[in-house]
Amino acid sequence: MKVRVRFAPSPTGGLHLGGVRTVLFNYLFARAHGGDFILRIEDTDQGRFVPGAEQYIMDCLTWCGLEPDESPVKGGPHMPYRQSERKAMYQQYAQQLVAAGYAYYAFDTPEEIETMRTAHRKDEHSHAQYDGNTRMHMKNSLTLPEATVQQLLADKTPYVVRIKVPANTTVTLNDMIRGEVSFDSSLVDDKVLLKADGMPTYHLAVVVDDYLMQITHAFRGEEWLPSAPVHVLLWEYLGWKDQMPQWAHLPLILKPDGNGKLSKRDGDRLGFPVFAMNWTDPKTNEVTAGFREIGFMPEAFVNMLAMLGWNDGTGQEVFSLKELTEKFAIERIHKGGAKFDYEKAKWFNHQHIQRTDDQTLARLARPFMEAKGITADEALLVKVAGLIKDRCTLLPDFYTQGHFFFATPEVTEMAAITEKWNAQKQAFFEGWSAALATQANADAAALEASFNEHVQQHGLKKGDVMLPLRIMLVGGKYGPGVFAIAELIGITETINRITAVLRSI
RNA sequence: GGCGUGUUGGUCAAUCGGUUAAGACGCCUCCCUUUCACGGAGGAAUGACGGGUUCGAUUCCCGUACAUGCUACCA
Repeated sequence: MKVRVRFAPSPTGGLHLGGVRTVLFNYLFARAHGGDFILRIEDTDQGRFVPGAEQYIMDCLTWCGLEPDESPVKGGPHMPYRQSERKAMYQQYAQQLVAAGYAYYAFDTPEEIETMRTAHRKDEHSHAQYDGNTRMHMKNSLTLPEATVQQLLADKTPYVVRIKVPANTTVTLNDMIRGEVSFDSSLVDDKVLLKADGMPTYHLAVVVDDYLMQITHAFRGEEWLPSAPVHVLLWEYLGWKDQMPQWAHLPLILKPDGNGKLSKRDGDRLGFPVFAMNWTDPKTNEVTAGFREIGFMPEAFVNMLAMLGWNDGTGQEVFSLKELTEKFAIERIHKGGAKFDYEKAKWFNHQHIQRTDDQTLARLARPFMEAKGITADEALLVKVAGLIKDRCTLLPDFYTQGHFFFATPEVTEMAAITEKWNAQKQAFFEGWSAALATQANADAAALEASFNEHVQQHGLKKGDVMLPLRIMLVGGKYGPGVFAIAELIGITETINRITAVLRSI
């Protein structure tokens, strides 16, 4: 049977790190087994629907290089891929469950349910939930006479359909990551399957769609494990038990300090992105930072996520997406959650930058240069990228480490020159820059030779004037070799920068 | 509270009963570098606790502790 997996996000906002990792594991598993990766939009909660979120999610997948084989826009053999457009199917199966006695209508108002809960919470050992212990005291088709139920239905009284979870049985599932996990059904509540607005809840929708779309392996976050018995029961009640996908509940990505799931708030608080790409809340216009915009390469981002909960056992940490698809093995996924480490994340990006050719780097860096007002010549940008890549961790570093190749820098460390300035140095720079004007050979070695010669003529030591020269050309105490810089900006610009600084001393 | 899941250095982690318990990030020291980095060489730092099983437990089992997830007509 062909492997089919799916990522099923709800379009409610930014795409979280953990979500991307779930996508990644789905994708890798599909590729490793020659299977299909499906994107399904779980937009069953009309109250939480956010316009633009669906497109945003797809853009994130595109950026990461994790394109689905079937999706709402791409289509596929199981259209539609948006649950809101599949409403009728869920209703049909909900009716089937009711008819078979596996589910029932419930007419309780939210207030009535709340009353039941508060009443039961007082009792130490109560479950305080709508379940086998309480359902017979509520307003539903199990407790009401058939005629009353029919009347209520005919009167269009709002109702939900709930699963009737059996008492005293053990529901077991075999998780690919955790092995056998079992639950006492008496402790599982009668989850709502169909809401009053006619939409299914996740519980019904995930089972129906996984069945209809012939999903063979279902990856999701560990937070879903407690509701897994409901899903297993549904597969059984719908008569599809032998086609139930294999479950894999992924460990959580935790916040760096303390414990708990990593949230958008943690990113804001600690100063790093949590979403794959910038997300703008359409209501408030508030922008939440994304890894793309802060300057991560997609491959580094994906690599970093893969290593959060998985490794190949060899100690190798840097992988291309292609290598990951070749080496990924679900057996090596961890059970425990991993704390997110932003420093390590940046290290991954640095590693990928070093492994990327200069042309590609120039292409990646360009938007960040342009955002700072620098329109760089392509050939020069490629050379600069190669020259400074080892001191770049994030893509914007190509600007901070290389802007002076493209525009005369502001001298921010003038003090480093003036502190030890004297007439001798003044004479040296005046003399050397004048000599440069007639120098034909502009390569770094020739420039340095000329420099050395003049240093001697003026009775100086090279070390006396190297730093001043750097400040003149770069503006600060950083950057690659000074003569390499002089070569790339050219003799004329070198002279100009020296002259400008001499004038301001 | 109940139920589920988890627990090797500060963090990511290897180990599939026998090791001086890898490696990486970060941190510290030194080297290289007439700047800043890269790079190189070192260093500090780990099996939550208590019982078993075993000739031998980080590894298997059971408790305890701690952490975390869930307990919505949200996913």
